[in-house]
Amino acid sequence: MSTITRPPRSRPLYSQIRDLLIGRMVSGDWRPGHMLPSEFKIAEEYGVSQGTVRKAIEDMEAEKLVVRRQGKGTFVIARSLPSTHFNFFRITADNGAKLQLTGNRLLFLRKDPATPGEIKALALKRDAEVFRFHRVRLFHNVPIILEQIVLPEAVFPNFEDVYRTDPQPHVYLIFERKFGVVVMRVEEELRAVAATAEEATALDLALATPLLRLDRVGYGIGDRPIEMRTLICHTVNYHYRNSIV
Amino acid sequence: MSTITRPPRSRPLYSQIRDLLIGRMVSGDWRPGHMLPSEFKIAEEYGVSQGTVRKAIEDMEAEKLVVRRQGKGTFVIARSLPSTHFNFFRITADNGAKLQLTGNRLLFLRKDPATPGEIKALALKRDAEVFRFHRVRLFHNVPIILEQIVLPEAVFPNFEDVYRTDPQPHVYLIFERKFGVVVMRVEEELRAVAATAEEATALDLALATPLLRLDRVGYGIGDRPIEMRTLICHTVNYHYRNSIV
DNA sequence: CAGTGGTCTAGACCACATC
DNA sequence: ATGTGGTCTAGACCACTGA
Repeated sequence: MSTITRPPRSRPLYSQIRDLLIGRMVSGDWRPGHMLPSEFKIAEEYGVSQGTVRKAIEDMEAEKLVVRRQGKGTFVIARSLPSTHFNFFRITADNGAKLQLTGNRLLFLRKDPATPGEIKALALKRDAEVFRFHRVRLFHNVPIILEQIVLPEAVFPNFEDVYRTDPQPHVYLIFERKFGVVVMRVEEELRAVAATAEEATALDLALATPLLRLDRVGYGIGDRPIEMRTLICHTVNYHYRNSIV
Repeated sequence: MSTITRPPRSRPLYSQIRDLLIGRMVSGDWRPGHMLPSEFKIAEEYGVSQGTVRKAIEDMEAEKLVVRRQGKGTFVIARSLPSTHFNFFRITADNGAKLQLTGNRLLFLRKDPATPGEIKALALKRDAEVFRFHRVRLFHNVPIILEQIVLPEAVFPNFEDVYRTDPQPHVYLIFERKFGVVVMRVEEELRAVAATAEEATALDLALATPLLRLDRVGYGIGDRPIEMRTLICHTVNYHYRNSIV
């Protein structure tokens, strides 16, 4: 009755369908924003019932791999769109005012050999190279965040030229538009630190000012590590907000 | 065909069933850990099909209001059990070692009038009272966290006696076991601050040491605010970890 | 063994978006 | 009018749990 390989007892059908659909997203067959075939089309294609496909897609929706819209269709996630754009950005003003990025100073951008820590965290080859750049982010004309980003050349070939051509302040937009890479999940570590000389200079503060240090690793579809970044934040009028369910 | 009020066009049946089931949890009819009737029983009771009840319960499972176990049944969430116990506790050792709470010094515990800020954040009446207590938490015999907790008397009547009788270090266990209150969600704000005299003394540190300050408001079922707490953390060998999807 | 949730199917009809 | 996802039903069978 089904064209899916179904040995006597195997994983649920809907789970196998899910994996097949994800495969077509990972392979680049379906890029961010692409509309999937209808439930009935997919059901016919794989020889299962529409309800089974629905269950597979519901799971993918719960994983935020797709979004469904009644009357329109099911679409591969594009996370850098307005609605989800600030999902990964947790710095907010204490007074609740809308954050306005008024400046974005690039301190440097170069290609470097990866450090041992980067090779480990990003699962790189021993002689891998990375793009490394530091930026100072100003909100309402005040420098608030020193941002240090590390990107594997293997994932973002030619990133330096792409960035210098169009220095988009939101790099996740560049990831999606220029490289078809979607950040699905980030792991972060937060600490309070005393400002070093370099940090104090970049943020125009006194040495040893308490700063919030945020170390992030970002992962793409299939849990592939994609990015490391460190944020050094001045949290006198701003804070990091988090919601745990 | 259905005993649910169903005007020409209303909210989906499964959503109404969901609300009715939640109502029985909020009212205390079904307490944490209680086993729900089977899908067929509920379906019969409300005059809908089993698939509709399944959809309602699947939604509640996604909201983490219940857990389902094949062959056993569906149970009202008890979040303070080992599996979910550390869901709301995000402080971890840098070296990944298992955290060992080796001390828990109660600095004070008293009943107080609520401050205006507390009245607002906890949605209290103007003359409401709160229990207020400070504790120092030691990991591996080193004071790491100064914890300041505020609980509304209206939600936790007689909390002081309960706590002094059995000073459980994990207050969320007390919430569930003694008051039938479950923390469903917390909202947190994180900042880097310089140690005040009081904080430096409590944590045995130099004045102005950079510390991680965490302000939390906890919410129960139905988004009722339940708890405010502030953590002042020494993050030299520890950090706050977060995962964003 | 009986009772629970988990999978899968088939089909009817509704609501929304677009042309 | 057509095509999409959303709701609801009915029924068969599987897998796990515990007495």
